[in-house]
Amino acid sequence: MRKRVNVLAEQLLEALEEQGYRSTSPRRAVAQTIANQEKHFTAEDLRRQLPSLGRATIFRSLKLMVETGVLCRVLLEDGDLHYQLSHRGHHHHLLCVECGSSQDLLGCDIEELLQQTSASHGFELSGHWLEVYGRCRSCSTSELAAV
Amino acid sequence: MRKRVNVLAEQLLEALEEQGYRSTSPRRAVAQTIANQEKHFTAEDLRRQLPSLGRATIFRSLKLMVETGVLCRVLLEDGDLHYQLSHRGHHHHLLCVECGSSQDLLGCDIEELLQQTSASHGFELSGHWLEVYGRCRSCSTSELAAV
DNA sequence: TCATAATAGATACTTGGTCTCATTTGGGGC
DNA sequence: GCCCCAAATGAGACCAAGTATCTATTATGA
Repeated sequence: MRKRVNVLAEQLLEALEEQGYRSTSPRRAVAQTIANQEKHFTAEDLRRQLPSLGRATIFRSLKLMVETGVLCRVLLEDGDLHYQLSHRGHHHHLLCVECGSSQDLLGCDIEELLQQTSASHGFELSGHWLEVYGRCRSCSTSELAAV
Repeated sequence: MRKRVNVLAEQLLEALEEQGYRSTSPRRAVAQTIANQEKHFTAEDLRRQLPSLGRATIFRSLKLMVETGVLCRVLLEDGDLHYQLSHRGHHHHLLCVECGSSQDLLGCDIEELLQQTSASHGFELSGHWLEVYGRCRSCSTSELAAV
């Protein structure tokens, strides 16, 4: 696992370097820490885990990673926005409201449906934002076990 | 139009009263102002239009109205959350990125689609959040005219 | 190895929102 | 119509998330 995390951290940095951003030690620290997160997180979470880094640096790194596409923002049910690793490109999340884990929503043909519905409202569609909330397999089975 | 707005403001207040909340003069002012908005707005917008009200009061009223369901929150493309009148119940918005107008998305059978897709991921669906962005009919036709 | 553009860190500021607490007020009971 | 008191208000401190500004540091490529 340790290894996996390091590989991941390296990928984050590489993505930045590909865009011409330097690989600095604060950025390495941020990348490493992000790679360690088990669920979506806030800038504040990182800051607690990286007390020696400047606050602005953390925000700047996050912003950069979001722009680069290696990080994405997820909308929680209450309207809070958190960060999370992104597997690039447009996609949606299944967010577990219990453990906070998230999986990417695959094979969801929502685009076409939206396209049609928008058109019927005289609306020229340009984008959308979708988050799906519920309970992941392991949370719902463990609930059954507990009852 | 003036009349329409007043009726609307009254409906907002009535919804609060139904829940046992008092009809106070600050709340009347907030309801009136909200009824006047032409598009989604922020707490700050209200505050500018109601400089005599306490900031906390405005936030409290907004919160109450969201809880009561007469107001809902819309997520803008950049992640900003604004407020807007709600036609109660779960629904989605078609948000015009140009003029900021919004229409409710009708006849969108997304629930079923999500239900199926979630299940295939072992996910027990409990809710979702969807916003659709694009350009409304009048914005896209006026663009054509301008070209 | 050195110059310099990019980056970092400190810190002030902004925005959206909550908390506390002392004061005011709406509205039900008499 | 007046009284009471819970509910609501307003002021202001506080908080979280993020941006802006400025000076000091550092990564890289010539």
